[in-house]
Amino acid sequence: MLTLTQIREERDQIINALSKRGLDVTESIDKVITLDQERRALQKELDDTLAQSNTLSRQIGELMKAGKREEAEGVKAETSGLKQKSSDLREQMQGHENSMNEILYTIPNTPSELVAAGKSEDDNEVISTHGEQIDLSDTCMPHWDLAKEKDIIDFDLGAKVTGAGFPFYKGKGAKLQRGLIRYFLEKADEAGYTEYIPPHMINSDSGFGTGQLPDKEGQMYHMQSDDLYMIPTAEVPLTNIFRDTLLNSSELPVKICGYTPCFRREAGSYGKDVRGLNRLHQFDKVEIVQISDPGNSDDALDGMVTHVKGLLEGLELPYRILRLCAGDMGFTAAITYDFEVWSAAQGRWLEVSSVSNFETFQANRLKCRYKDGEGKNKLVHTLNGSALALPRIVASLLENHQQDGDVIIPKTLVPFVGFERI
RNA sequence: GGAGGUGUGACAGAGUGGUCGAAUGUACCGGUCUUGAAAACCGGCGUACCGCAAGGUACCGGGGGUUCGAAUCCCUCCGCCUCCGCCA
Repeated sequence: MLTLTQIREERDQIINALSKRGLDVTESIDKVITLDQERRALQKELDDTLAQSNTLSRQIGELMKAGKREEAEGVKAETSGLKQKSSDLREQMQGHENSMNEILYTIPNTPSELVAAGKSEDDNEVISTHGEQIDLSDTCMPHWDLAKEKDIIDFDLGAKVTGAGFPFYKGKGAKLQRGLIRYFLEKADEAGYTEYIPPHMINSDSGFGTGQLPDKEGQMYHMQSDDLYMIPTAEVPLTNIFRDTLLNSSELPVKICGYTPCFRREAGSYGKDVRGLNRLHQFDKVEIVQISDPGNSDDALDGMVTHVKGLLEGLELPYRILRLCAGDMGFTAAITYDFEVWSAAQGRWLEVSSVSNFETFQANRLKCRYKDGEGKNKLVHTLNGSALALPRIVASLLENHQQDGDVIIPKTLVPFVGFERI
């Protein structure tokens, strides 16, 4: 969330920046500013009250030591009013803080300068397009048909055992998954990302830290009896490693990665969007995460974009890069680049990666800071990106690399999967 | 899951209900000394909030309570350790 310092010092810029998301936060921001002012006044009063009672307590201690019991009792009487007063003030202050936070949780991150104003995906900017996007819808099979024919993914079996959106991968299908994961992890390793295998469930503090809670509670699977959530992305456990930490500037940038299955309820989705591998409740993904010095986070973001490009080029898939408009970005992002691959049979683009800089928005919630050159503690910038999400990659591989009824595995991938065609 | 123990600053480790934000040691930073380094010595060395500042307030795993006053007593939750049970 935005810091109070930002809100106090950059009121107009914030209101202006958020208007790009199509939001008018003037009222919220001003309410926060008022509450903050009142809170500070309350705190001053509370601190003074506590200071008084501390002084009196010290006096009582001295009097007791000196054996002047009766005088001590007299002073004790003076403190009774202070006690009530300070607990009242504390309560009021707490009330102000709660109201302030409630508002702050509803204010998304401010889009960075590069980000265009806009309301929906129609306003996203296409930055670049790579490879040939050929519409093969007449000549090649959609991935769900091909997967069935080749017997490598079983959607019906998944529906029987678990439910829709939980497919089984079998034989070469399973090997393809495993190979892709390895390919992505090895590439991340080469790029200097340290691999983690994180827990697949997280507690609510972690959900809050990266911004899934309270905003997107309904999107996560919740284990009620233990109050744990299935991770919707490895971003959550990986970034929360740095919750409540103070890093040395020499430790930055932190570059880590991890493969995990991801679980999403996707409530409300239907139709062609959920056909085949297009949208699943459980899918595999390799995620890359960076914790960066604020001065270097633009470069870090570029580095991540370049990394993802390399992955897609290795797979010989047609893709394009979008810079999301303000209104289409996630709640916590300041800037986001989406990668989409071409689905030749469906004749449409499928999102396979989202690379974002959150600047200090997550760091503020996470309380992740670093010591700068002058020894001051400042919030870090956090970034993450998919590198990559598997299902739509598989869909695109199956559709784009069809040849004489078979699927040709791209050269780069062959050593990882162990075969050349399906 | 049951029984017992334990949780203090970057780390190690004291701490009697009253001047403890916390001894001491190590690490770290600055200085003196040295041709340089080491050693030795001197000084500094937590975080957050309020305040122009002086200074004030809060924080000793989390939350709550007792008390004029809690790191210290009580309750509760969490983590860790030991033993038992169960188990891939």
